[in-house]
Amino acid sequence: MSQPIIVWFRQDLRLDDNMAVAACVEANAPMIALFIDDRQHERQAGAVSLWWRDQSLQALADELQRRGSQLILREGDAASQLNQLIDETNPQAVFWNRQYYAESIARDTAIKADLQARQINVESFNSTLLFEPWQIRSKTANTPFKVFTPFWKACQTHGIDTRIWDAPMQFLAPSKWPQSLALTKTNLPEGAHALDQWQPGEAGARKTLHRFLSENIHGYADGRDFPAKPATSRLAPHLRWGEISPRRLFAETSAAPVSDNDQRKFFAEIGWREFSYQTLFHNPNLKTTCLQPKFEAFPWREGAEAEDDFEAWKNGTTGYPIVDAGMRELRQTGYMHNRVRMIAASFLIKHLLIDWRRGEAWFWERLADADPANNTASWQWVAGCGADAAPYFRIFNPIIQGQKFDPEGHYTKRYIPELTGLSGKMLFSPWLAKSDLLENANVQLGQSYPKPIVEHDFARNRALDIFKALA
DNA sequence: CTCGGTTTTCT
DNA sequence: GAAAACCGA
Repeated sequence: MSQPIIVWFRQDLRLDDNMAVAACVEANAPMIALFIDDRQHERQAGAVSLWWRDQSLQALADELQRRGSQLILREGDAASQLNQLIDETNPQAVFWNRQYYAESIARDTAIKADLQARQINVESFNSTLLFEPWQIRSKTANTPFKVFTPFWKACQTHGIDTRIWDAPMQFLAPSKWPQSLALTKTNLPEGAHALDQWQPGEAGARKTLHRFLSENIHGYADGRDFPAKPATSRLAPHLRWGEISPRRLFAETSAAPVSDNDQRKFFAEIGWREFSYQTLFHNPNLKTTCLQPKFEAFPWREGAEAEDDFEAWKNGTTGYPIVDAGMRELRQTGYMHNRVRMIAASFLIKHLLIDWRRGEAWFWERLADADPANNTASWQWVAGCGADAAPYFRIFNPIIQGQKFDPEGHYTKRYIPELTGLSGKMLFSPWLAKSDLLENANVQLGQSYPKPIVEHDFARNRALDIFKALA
């Protein structure tokens, strides 16, 4: 029997359309599937994302077992763990799929050099993105794009590969299996009690895609903005851990009976993911440093009052129902509807003038789909300091946004049941409602539901002044 | 004058 | 994206 190949899984927790796995199968070698919980060289995933990862690893382990194989789990510094496994199994090669943030790149580069020096064949692949982050460049300046639309156009001109590689139903096993740690289960953080709606893992990801393509994608272009509608793909957490490939999303969506408009909009969202990854790749400090340097001088609010506001934001007690509904959805479900993410993020940054990095950190902790590229790039986008960012005068009005995108109030009331009795536009500005209306609705402002922590008009003008002074 | 919708302006 | 400015009925 030939020597085994170690396939090192990281954020590609799937078998189908996994290029590292494909290379191992093509080499006709026994596969040793390895996952290392390396907490030193990657941004440690947040609490909810870790819960997801553990479920996903379990699903991967089960699937491997069904196919005559196993998942080997190790913990600690990746280089030393890999070396140890190499000593134990004498592999002919080590394969993995590339990651794109600085810590991982540095780690992987060092490992690659070390193994090559020891005559061990090492290969890395792209199984995460449609294009490598260095691949798409502007024709004229030969630089990475800083604006989404021309970037995405260039991607499409380049041509998107939609060939899918399907994994075999049986894998070759090594003559002797190395030891593996037991899979652990991360406990959910407090309040996150409604995550049973999800099915982490490759099978769950495929189910989610198929449900989306057979039902919810119809009307996606407009429907995706309405949080009460089941009109979004809900694929983000599956993509985060690589349970499904973007190539597959493209291939299957192209083959589905979907209107051009809906398809274009959905593909553009995948495009934003590509854009975020290339932005992160070219700006390794994206999490800590504003892409536009002048924002580093921003006078973010600090001190006791700002801390109270930050707590109210996290708890969903700002007194703005659409913001609070989103923040409560996040805490309870590990998810927040995209439109509401923008409203809630804008509120923290522009109404409360609290540093976007603190919002980014909270989303990172609580989102099941918290992604090192998407989360960071999107927060910079809302703050106005990112790539192709929202202009500073684009300040969401949380009252109008609620009225416009949750007109029936179904979404808002799902997470703020204490406002169930309010109907119509008043739901989004209960402090403006007549007292008998509030009484009938059984709402005691300041008790059953908070008064707004900041007045919209005041906050808007304050933000405009500061952002203008910065520019 | 006033109500509604549309256009412009805001880096 | 929102508010102010504008405009026709």
